[in-house]
Amino acid sequence: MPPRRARSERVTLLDVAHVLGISAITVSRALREPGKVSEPLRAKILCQVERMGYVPDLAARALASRHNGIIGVLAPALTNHAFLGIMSGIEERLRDTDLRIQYANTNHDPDQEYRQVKLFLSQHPAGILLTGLQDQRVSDLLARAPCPVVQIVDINLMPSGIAVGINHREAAETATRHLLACGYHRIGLIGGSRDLRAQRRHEGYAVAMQEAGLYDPGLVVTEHKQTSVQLGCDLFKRLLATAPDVDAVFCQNDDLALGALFEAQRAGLRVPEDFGICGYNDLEFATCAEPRLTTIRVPRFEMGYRSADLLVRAINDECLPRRVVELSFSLIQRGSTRPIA
Amino acid sequence: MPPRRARSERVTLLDVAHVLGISAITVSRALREPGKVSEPLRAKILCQVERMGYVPDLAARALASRHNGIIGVLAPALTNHAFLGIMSGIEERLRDTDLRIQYANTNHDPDQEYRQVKLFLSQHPAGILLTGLQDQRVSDLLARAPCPVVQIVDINLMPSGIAVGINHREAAETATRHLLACGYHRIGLIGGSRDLRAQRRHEGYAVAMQEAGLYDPGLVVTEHKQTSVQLGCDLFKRLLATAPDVDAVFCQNDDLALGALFEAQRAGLRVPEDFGICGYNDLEFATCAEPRLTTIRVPRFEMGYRSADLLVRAINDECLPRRVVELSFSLIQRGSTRPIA
DNA sequence: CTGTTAGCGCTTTCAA
DNA sequence: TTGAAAGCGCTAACAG
Repeated sequence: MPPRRARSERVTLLDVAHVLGISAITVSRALREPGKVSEPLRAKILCQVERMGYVPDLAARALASRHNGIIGVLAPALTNHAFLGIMSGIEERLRDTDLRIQYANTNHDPDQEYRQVKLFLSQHPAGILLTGLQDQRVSDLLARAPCPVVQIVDINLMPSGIAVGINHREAAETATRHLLACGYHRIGLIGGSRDLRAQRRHEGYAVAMQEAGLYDPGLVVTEHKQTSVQLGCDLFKRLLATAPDVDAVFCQNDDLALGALFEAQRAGLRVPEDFGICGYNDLEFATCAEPRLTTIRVPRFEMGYRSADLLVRAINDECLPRRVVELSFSLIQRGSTRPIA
Repeated sequence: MPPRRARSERVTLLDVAHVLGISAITVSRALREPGKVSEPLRAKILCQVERMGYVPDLAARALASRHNGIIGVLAPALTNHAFLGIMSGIEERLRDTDLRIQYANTNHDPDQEYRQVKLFLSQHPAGILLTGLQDQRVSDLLARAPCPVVQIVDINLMPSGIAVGINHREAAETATRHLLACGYHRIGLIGGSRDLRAQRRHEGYAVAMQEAGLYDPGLVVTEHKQTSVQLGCDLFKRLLATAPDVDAVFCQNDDLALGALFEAQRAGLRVPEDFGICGYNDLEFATCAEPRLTTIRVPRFEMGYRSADLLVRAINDECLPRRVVELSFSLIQRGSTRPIA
């Protein structure tokens, strides 16, 4: 690493201690273990700390105590709308703890995932929370991690460590069966990234269609890209070109569904009369689109909250009642699919 | 901080050095300053490092060298779509450097902003990048920060340090003038949070309307909330109730505009014939909505890239040609406003 | 090019 | 309840 600018004078624990004529460790204890310092002394210390603007040095603390009190959260795409709810849940659970959160982005890239996990680990984190694990090297790294690790995963992956899971395959089956029940027959699938959760959704769709004897690979259009409304438009146009008789579509994410909706409108298709659309995730806008989107709701806030909760318990060395918690999804019927006859 | 689980045996620099019968500092140098170690020795070291699975301890490094090589990025809302482009720009610029990125969320809350900045600072970051600074205490803290700090701000705030800025007021004026030029007269404003950038946009709208002699406070509907499509629906309904003769709306963000569009469709208004909508930010979906959204494009990728670039230069102690870089916006005319006669 | 020494600021352990 | 000593793992500064 190249040289960086010098640090300005930092107020240390020792500085505070000297002024008060006591030892550094007592100041340290006053800050971290209030019970172990007499009340009057503690008040004086706190007051002086405030006056001198002392801020603990986390690097030193981490080096000496083996953890820095930070939870590292790793996500494939921080700006994915679906991550918002998870993030809120995590932050809610950690609000009144002494743990702080830091995020890192993997951009769905296994190499970046590996690098970021190493980066977190090399800072002595209190714990690590990750969504969308992809890389085997990372699993190996985490298996030997010196801190607790919690994953948010697809339940079918049989997570080995502590995890909060969703059954994406079953959810996709439910969505597809719903479209069938609405009377649609030529039901397409459009999807983005081929990550594990997306693959499960694809499987669920295929199972339901095969059961109905209606599966046709020509109805599946995917592209390995971050999902977006724009991608939804593109994939929908391709689907329409490939299979002009398609009469409904299951979209692997609500933003794809919104794109499909716009494109259907441009193509002059009436939704839901001529054409049914079912999304996934129940993102914020699903409830106010015109028509409103039928979709699968995944309890994202709860996923975040529960996973953070498991992590906090593991950090505090509590024994966990269950190491894998499965949460359930639900189908939300709205205006983008026909009422069931 | 409560006790946390013990760390498993960590491989240290000294372990590697012992095995090779050399000193720790040489291993350290081989890793950080390749030029200062002979090639054959360096190869041996790197090989051994790999074999033993040595991972540098960032806490120790930070403590000894005064920075940990991490850029802390602070945002008011990581999951805001508008932040995506900025994030991409930052990551692109930092891709081939030895600097890594970590994000934190302030949730538009000055207290959280203050806490997070302190948290970053207490880890000896190489630099700090922040968007949407709100709190005076934070400014004070950063003025004395031991590392470079770059802000992404509104240009009218006359940023004192290093900054990349946008003139939000002028952008909003441009948007409003465009609606006027399209022949709309009763132009409303809907807006979310009252943060500084939002305030500038409000001002720009007011200036343009006053110039035209058409300003009416009854046409302004805002609510201090994170913007969303849903909020766009709500605010639009309120606007329509307050001022039934409104014939266009300038929305402070594209998600609000999308909500307004949906609600206008539900109200049976034809866009753009009966009603004009102009958004802000040119978010991903603006280009594919039906009709496509007229909006203000802000060079978010470039904002991220340039700000990260300034930061890297400052970290390397280069003198900067300009400490404040102003980037320009542009009006993107699409289908949600009438063609200019 | 390589090594020695001396901390960085904090907390652990043990003692008073 | 308070303190002294030792060191966490690494790198800056200076020698050789």
